[in-house]
Amino acid sequence: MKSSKVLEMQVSGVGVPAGSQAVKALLRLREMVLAGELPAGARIAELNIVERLGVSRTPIREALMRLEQEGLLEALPHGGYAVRMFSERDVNDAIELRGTIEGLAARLAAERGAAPGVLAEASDCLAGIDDVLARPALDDEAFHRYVALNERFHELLCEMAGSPTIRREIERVVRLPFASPSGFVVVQTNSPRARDMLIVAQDQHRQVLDAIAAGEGARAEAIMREHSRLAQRNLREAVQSRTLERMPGMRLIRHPDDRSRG
Amino acid sequence: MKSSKVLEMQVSGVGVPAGSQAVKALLRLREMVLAGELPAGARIAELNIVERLGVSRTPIREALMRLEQEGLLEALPHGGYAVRMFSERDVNDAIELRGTIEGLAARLAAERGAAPGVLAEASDCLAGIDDVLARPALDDEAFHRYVALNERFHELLCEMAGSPTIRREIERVVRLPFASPSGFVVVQTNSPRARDMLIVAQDQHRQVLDAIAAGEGARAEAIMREHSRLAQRNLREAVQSRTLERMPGMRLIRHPDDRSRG
DNA sequence: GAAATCAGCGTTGTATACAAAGAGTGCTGA
DNA sequence: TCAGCACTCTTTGTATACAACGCTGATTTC
Repeated sequence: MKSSKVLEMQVSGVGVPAGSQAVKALLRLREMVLAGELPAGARIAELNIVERLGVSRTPIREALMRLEQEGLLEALPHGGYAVRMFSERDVNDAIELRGTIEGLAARLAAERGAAPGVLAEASDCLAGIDDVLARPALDDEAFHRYVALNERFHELLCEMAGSPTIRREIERVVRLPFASPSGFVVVQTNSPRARDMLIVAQDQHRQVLDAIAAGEGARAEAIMREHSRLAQRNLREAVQSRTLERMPGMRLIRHPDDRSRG
Repeated sequence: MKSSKVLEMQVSGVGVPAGSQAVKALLRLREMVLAGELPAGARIAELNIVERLGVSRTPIREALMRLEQEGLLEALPHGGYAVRMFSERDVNDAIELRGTIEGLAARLAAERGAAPGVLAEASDCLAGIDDVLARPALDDEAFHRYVALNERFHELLCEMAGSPTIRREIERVVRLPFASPSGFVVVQTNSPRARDMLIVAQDQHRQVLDAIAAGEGARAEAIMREHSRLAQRNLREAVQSRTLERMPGMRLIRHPDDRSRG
């Protein structure tokens, strides 16, 4: 119980409302899992978490359940949860799934017509990304900005479909950090081809927006699918070069050579 | 607390293990929501459920959370849950989403190759459906059999993709009763065109299996998408003819003419 | 008369005590 | 020495008491 006060301070530190204990627990636990603080594949003891977070079991159990729904944890046969591990293929499939649903959203947006306001904001997003990419050097701040704009653009895309159901499901899929639209851009910050990849991605952004505006559903869908394959390529590269360790959540991906942690 | 014993008997009645209180509560609550026992759109009071189910608040809160994740309930801004209501468009989108993900599964199955055992079982399924459809009259028992075989076939389809991620997500989407593969076949039992619809559906089943076996990914995907549009057509018809009332969960669909229950 | 505030109540959120189930360990008997 | 059983300890599941918050309604003040 020694560190409970400290952790409380960390969580409710600045800015974030951090509402209930359950939300605190959810955020902190997710963070811990993604940071690899909890050994991947190992069972999670509730009392252990109680000690670490200084919150009682009730909200912790709630958080554990939510993380299981998110797919970060798996429920064990006789109660309890364990940190889930992902094969490269799992991650690949998750990205493929995201691309497919985003493709659906883009097609629906094109077929049904998107709200002008959302289209305009998406356009602004792309202009912002252009700004970032126009800089000669892509420092950390530029990447951070890129990630934010990129995620916003993808959000706007699924908003364009005007379907809460689809929006909801995309949000689910994206919650797995490596399936998120900018899951792997960070990896290759210092790679010489990094900027080129982003240029290609940005071109796809432009084309899909164009397709949606023109009502070209099939084209919009195809572009979003292909767009997600950029992430798949980055994934493969990242796994091979073992640059995963730096990213949040990447310790959950089992490297093919690893024999341990199975 | 007067009826707790009775309900306990009902739930753990025959056959079902019904494991924990939480599982009981989940099953009973889902049933209640789908049956329309809880007024659609209304807030759910935990203590009310405690009285009805004879289970304490803890497992009930757990069940409520799970149902919210399933999409049957919505979380209210200041705590608590309400029974969610669906527009015809919501349902339509949910079916479209299912078709899309099933299409993805079928494509992956075709591209990666499906396990022979699963293919064989799927084939058996189709033979079983043929048997059902060969009967001149489609009575209730035949429909029940059709539904079971149909659901099994769809399960096998997403198993063929060999991707736990995709399997998981399909199971999610399908949990909304009207988005399930056989969500609307029941509706039209007595319609003269009922059997014809099933014939068409069965042909699509055959073709998609053929496509998968032949490694024709694009074809398999297209068929599954079109397959889901049968359900969309049935949905439209059912909403128009107001035959929804009989099906579980259909009271959650807001009829366009209804001004109440908003 | 209207609006605002305060009090009471009902509801959800949290902590904790208790129950039950599993796993591990040590003891006993063959 | 090994197998089996029982016991204990750990861990999760459940119930319940308590706290905090929002809402409603009534009363008071302007």
